[in-house]
Amino acid sequence: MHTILDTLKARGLYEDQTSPELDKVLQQPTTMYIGYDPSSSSLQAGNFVAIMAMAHFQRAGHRVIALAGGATGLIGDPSGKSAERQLLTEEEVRHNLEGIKENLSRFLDFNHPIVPAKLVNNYDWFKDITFIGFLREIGKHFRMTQMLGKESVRKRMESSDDGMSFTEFCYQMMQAYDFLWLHDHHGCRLQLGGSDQWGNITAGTELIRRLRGTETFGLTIPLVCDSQGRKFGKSEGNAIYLDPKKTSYYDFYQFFLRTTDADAARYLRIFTFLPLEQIAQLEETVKTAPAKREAQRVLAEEVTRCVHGDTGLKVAQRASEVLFGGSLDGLSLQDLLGIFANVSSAELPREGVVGKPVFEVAAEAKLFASKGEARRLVQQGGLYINNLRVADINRVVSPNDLIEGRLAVLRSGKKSFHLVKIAG
RNA sequence: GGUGGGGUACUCAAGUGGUCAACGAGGGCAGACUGUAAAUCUGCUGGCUAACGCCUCCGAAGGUUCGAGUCCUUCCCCCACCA
Repeated sequence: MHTILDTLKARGLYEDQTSPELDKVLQQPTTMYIGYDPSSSSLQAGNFVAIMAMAHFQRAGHRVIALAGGATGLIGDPSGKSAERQLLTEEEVRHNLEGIKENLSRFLDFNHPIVPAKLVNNYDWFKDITFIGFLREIGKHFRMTQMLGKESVRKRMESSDDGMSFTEFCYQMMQAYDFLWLHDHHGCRLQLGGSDQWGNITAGTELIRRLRGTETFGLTIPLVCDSQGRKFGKSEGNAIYLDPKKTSYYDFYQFFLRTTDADAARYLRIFTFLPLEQIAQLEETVKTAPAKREAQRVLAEEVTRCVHGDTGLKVAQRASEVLFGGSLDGLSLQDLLGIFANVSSAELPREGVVGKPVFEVAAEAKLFASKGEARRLVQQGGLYINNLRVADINRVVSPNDLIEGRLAVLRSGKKSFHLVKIAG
């Protein structure tokens, strides 16, 4: 019988499972959960894989629970980290949870008539636990050899010039307890996670087996990398966020549009709900007409629409057309402001712009960390004002450069845009 | 608590008295070529400067010296072994 696992496998959303029994279990509606780390106020493209997997589960009629790690976020998961993590304050975590809630609501149906998604915060059940209580009831069931054997622990111990604090070492117990709690209170039988979560997940299934005698399952999804083997979800050194305040519609759309040929079809399977047949066709076009970049276009369109809705997509597409169309002539201030609605911008007083060298204005507008950096870029021919290259280091901003006297569009390199607005 | 090893720029990593703003690699940024792709090639990658140059910098604070990343003292942190 066809189960959700087949879907995940076919789409590249499957890495491993704890037991073959899971296939049978998933023939019935099952409750599963996945945890999110509140170390940032917005989920990133990297979390996207897990979100998609979860959405597929809900679509297949399973009950899904998103667990926000309000408590575990205060401790820090060592998995996949080479160095001790910076601890977040309680306020930071609380603030970040709000953002994550917002992100998730775009993918999961919290109002589904039969299987509404749930969002829980593990702080709710950890906050009243005492140290002694936890050690007696939970800690007792953990064996040192197993805990030390976890890859996340071993790696850090072996790298021998770093080590690991007791706090992080305890993380696996907390995640195991989460699973136990959800098992007891929500009948949760499956935990999904990235492949780096394997150790934490099995800690949970072990704990539940010992304490409750029931079998629960773990399922991992692959860590998605680009064809270069780099971790997916970074653009120009910055993470791609789902929150439009952190990553603009335009940048978000562009990130996917710039996908390399080798990754396009794979990403379509992972990040969209398009039927596999259609993706196969698109994959064909990558080979037959690569210059059209149709697969990339569809990918960017689908993902942007899913995350930012039709309006976000429109803004991103319009901006892309204009910005890669060459001249900005004939565009009104209104047009530009609309297009660049959430492209980074800076407001400067008129006297700080007109008559000043362009590179200085760019630095002043915080486009660069320092004047030297801005200067360097000009010397290398990488700075543009209103899509015209700044050829001379002494090139100043003239009144004519200001669109309707109010706005200049600066660009570094091919694709990074910034606005300078005249204040007042 | 004891003994030994270690803390250098975004990361890894050279350097053990001047020639060190600090070798090298990776990453990042920019340019050329292209299809807003990949690969390749080139340049840049502490701050200020058109430039000469000036200033700040090698865990922290002191000290020795004409001169310290490099030597000494104290302190902080990490690792390993022992207790």
